[in-house]
Amino acid sequence: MRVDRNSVVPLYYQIQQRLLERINSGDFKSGDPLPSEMELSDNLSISRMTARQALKSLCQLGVAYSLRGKGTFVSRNKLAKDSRQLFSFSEEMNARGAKVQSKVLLFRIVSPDTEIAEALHLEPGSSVVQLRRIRCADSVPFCIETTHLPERLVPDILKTYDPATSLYHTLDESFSIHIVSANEVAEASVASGAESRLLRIKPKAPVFRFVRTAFLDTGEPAEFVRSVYRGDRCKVVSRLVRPV
Amino acid sequence: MRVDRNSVVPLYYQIQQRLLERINSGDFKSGDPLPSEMELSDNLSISRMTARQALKSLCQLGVAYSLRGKGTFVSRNKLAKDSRQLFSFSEEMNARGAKVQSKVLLFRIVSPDTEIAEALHLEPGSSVVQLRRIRCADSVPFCIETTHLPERLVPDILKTYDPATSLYHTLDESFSIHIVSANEVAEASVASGAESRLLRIKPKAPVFRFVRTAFLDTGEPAEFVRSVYRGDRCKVVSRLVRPV
DNA sequence: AAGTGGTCTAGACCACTCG
DNA sequence: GAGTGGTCTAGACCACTTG
Repeated sequence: MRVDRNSVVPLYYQIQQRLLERINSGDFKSGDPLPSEMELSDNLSISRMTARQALKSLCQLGVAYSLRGKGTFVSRNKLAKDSRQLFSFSEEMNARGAKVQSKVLLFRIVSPDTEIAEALHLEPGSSVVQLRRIRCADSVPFCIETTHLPERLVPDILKTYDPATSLYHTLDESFSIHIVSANEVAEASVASGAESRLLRIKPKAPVFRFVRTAFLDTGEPAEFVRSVYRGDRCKVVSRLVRPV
Repeated sequence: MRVDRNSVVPLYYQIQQRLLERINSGDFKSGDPLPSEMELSDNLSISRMTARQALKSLCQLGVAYSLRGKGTFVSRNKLAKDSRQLFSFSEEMNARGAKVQSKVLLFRIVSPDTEIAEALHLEPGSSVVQLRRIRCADSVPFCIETTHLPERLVPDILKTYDPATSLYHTLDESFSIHIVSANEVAEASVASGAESRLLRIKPKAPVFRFVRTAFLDTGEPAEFVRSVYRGDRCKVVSRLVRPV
């Protein structure tokens, strides 16, 4: 391992990156000790504080942990990275290498119910575009997703959008609608008869019900989604931080 | 502001705590600049690196943020924006004004199963303290919670801790164990016969199953919890952020 | 006793912001 | 130009773990 002292990249960051590469390449495995502070500072001819900063930064990323008197070790949890981020179903499944198929059940303009109208801050009388799909990954049904968009944000979407493709991609590209955040509420429930048929599970099998409101960078609500996920195919992973 | 140089409490931690108190008391408000590194080091007669460590620790907690050339400021959102917050059951219910009661089912030292041993990075042969409780809010049972702590972190806890009280509070006060983050996986499921009796719900009623591993600021895992929450009394609220 | 990380010092140079 | 945080050095003492 070497560092470039003429680089504008900070030394501690170079070391962090080298160690990350070696962890990802399997050079260091889960539970393995990383080089100690002294080892790094001797081998790389840097001060101990700089070596220490590199190792601490790995701890803050959740990639490693330190034990006084023992050393610094590679974490066994690789999960740490996917602290909950906002992905669409297509994006999430593509990232896992699964092939996404969608069966469109509804794609139409409707009057919103009061929960939707409130969540999307709609004027009385406004309409929404409603899109209900069964989402499958590798031919296995995962969820029934019903999304609602204020009609004024997506004029003519019924004519221009192919509802079997990624909605978020189309919103980005065709409508310049860039969703940046969302609030989501999950409930534990059981499948109704109709849901169980669509998801090919038993009636009263466990499911998650999600209600999500998604926002633009202006804070304006732009999407309201209700979805039902099979409980046997889906887990909700969260990264929690302790408030002070 | 003063520091106690004879205390066993680290200087940077004393300063962090004093600043936290002043933030919570409204002495520093959202967006206000905190004392600069030089200001702290001059006023308290400490080195700049120690002052810096105190301020950085506040940034890591999400309470403050630093801007090069400008200063260190109190965060506008005290809530960590992109994550849910980590609360113990007692804290969460007290915050809602509910009265917490706990019925202790188990409080003992056991050998961990392999999932626990791996999650807590335990040496072979190490023991854990196991605490299983039914947690009630206003006399209504909410969940069955089984927590595991490495025995070496909490010596004599069986003698010193009243298991009907807040565990996190005791970890903080009696053992200087400061939990700062956690990974959590939630599943949708249905109650077993035994669970339904303890939670006073019907068998096969919907429940959440949580598995949580909690960490110290060193990245060291310190707690492993399995819990079952009534589906009719509990929702999981998340704030999601779209990656860039 | 040797090695580890945790804390602390007293300096240094840099890039950045602002008046 | 004065003040800020970002990085870095070369020491130091400590508590802890392991052989």
